[in-house]
Amino acid sequence: MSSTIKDISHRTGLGLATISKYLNGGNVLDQNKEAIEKAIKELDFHVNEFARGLKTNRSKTIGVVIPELSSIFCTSIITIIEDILRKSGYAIMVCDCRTDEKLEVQAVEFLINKMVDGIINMPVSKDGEHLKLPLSKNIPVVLIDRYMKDLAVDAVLIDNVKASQEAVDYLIDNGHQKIGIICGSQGIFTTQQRLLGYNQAFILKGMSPENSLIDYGEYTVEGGYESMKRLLKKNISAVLVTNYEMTLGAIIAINEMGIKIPDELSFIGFDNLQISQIIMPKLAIVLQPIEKIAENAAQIMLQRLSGQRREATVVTLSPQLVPGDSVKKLNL
Amino acid sequence: MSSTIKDISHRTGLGLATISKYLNGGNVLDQNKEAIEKAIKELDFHVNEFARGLKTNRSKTIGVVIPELSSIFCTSIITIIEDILRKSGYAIMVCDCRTDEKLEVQAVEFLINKMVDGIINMPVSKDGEHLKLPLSKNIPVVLIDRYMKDLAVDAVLIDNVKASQEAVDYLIDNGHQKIGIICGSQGIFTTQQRLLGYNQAFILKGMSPENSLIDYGEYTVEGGYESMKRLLKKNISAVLVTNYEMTLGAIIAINEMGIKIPDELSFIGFDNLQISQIIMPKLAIVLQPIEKIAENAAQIMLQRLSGQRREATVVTLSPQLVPGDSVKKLNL
DNA sequence: ATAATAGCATGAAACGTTTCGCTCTAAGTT
DNA sequence: AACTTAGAGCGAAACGTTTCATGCTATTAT
Repeated sequence: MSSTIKDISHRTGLGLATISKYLNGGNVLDQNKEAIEKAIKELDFHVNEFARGLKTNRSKTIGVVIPELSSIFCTSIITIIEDILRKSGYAIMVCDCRTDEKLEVQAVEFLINKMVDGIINMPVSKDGEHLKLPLSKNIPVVLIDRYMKDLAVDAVLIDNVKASQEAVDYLIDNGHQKIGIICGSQGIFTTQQRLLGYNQAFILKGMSPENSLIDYGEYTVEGGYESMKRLLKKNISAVLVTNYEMTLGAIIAINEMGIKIPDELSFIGFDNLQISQIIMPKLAIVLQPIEKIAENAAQIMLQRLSGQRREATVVTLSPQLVPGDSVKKLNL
Repeated sequence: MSSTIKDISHRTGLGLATISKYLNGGNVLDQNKEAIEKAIKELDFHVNEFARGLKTNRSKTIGVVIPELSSIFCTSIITIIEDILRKSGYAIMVCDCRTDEKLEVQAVEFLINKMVDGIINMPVSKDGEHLKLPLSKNIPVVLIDRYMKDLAVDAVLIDNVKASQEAVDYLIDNGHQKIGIICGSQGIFTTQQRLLGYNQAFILKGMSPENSLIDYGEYTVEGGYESMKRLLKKNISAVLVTNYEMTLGAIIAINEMGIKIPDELSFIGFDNLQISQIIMPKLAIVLQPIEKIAENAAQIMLQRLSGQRREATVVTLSPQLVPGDSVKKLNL
């Protein structure tokens, strides 16, 4: 059917090994190089990746396991990762595990059966049990966004403590004291970090955070919606929402209740600049450096695959607070 | 390193062919079946997909080529497709071509080099030139959302004419006459269809559409933003925006200009229910049947791959108009 | 002039499956 | 009792690469 290296060999009169050397960038005489290139064009030859993989044990494919494909934070990162990896000849296989630990295990197994060379993972699992398998097979793993401290694995994180601390600082500086926070599920790494920043901001200003103003929910629109409704019963003048989907949910709740931002409630959201423009008034937003996260993850993976890296690296990036018109300056 | 079919053969005393038959669901005596299963567990055997692919010429992988991974319409569809295909052992490789025809060609070539068994594509190209290659190699192609009439290819579409026609009908029934429409780029299939529905609605009511109220832009936030700004200079009482990203952009423009929906402008958006809730007032939305689109595409692909289908099928699904509070009833 | 070396080219073996054609056994048919 | 058939197992060849060990030629060093 389709032509093989043997056909090229016959047509050019060169040996199999020479063709292979050419294909893999080895040294071949200029005149032979031309002959090979000519034959490849004429025969419309393409390397059979099955045969190559069988010998080399490399698929040039990276598995990506994320909690939700419907999360803009995830897809934005994936787009950039794909871009970078494709330039080096790698394809990506994306598996969405629906924020379910069991599906996450399955996704990793599935990808390994599909012979991926590496795995980039924004983990759902807290213990990283699902990563034992790839690690035991020496398949490189790069974590994004969440870190497992027991595992010697590369990771790209944002400074979540700083992220929320700066946001709360900003609110306090504008005269707010009763500041609510909407967190993700307890036990998740980012939740803990972002809450830590919240507490720290108060403490460093000599104030003390109120536990009753801390609300937990799932990192979903519904989670944010319900948390916001609960918090609105408390006496708060401002709220920090620590995830993009939750920000959407919180806004829905606020709109439903007919509450005016920033006059009745000051608001700081998370993760997506677009939404901060579409909502009137423009929302203040904690912005994660999505491009950098993706670039780092992709580069680290490429380095691992080429055997350049030895020790596990953890890169921590800084978020940025983008002010908007959603925070009211209170008279002190 | 990892164990092979030969190891299983040695340990069980059975022949290679028998193990292979077992792995592929053939008939094997119960007692041998047990022996094989035991050996597989003990040796932690996994089929080497390179070797299998080399013989069978199947990767159990489907390529998905879409214009934008950042488009919710695309990712929603992909999530569901992935779900369905994974259950049949297929992985998907997603390539985002950034709404660029050249990148689309490259993506298709790339995926074919990666030995995908089939391609699901939401095309950017108008002529379908990029699909010649897979079709010449008998690699099945399923189109989503846009159709190329010269190509005998399966496709899953929504009735775009009906989509916009119903929306315009609704506006007219509420007393609107000066109705603007924000379309995608000219020459794109969906653009033409949605515009056709717009025109048809007027004509069927014995009115005539005004060309000056028709605006074209790219299917992006910026495109919607700019189109909206242009249209706001015209004397319109209502607007229909024909894509989700453009809906976002249009809303940004409207918010910036301080225009009140629905008092100063009635609005119907497209594609995403969530956004219709988050924006006050709740937007009326033309909703595409995303689940059905994805399910149909995945099923058709599976049928093709199992050789069940012969003739190209085109499935057309119906959209749904979800009313909100963004359309004002004018006194007639 | 001889030896050493560098630069390319080469054939064969190996990677781990699937599948073809065949054999053997046991059950069913006349 | 003789013959057919169905069910199950088997070995070997084949899929299309890469790579190892080796060979050949021409250049450089002595």
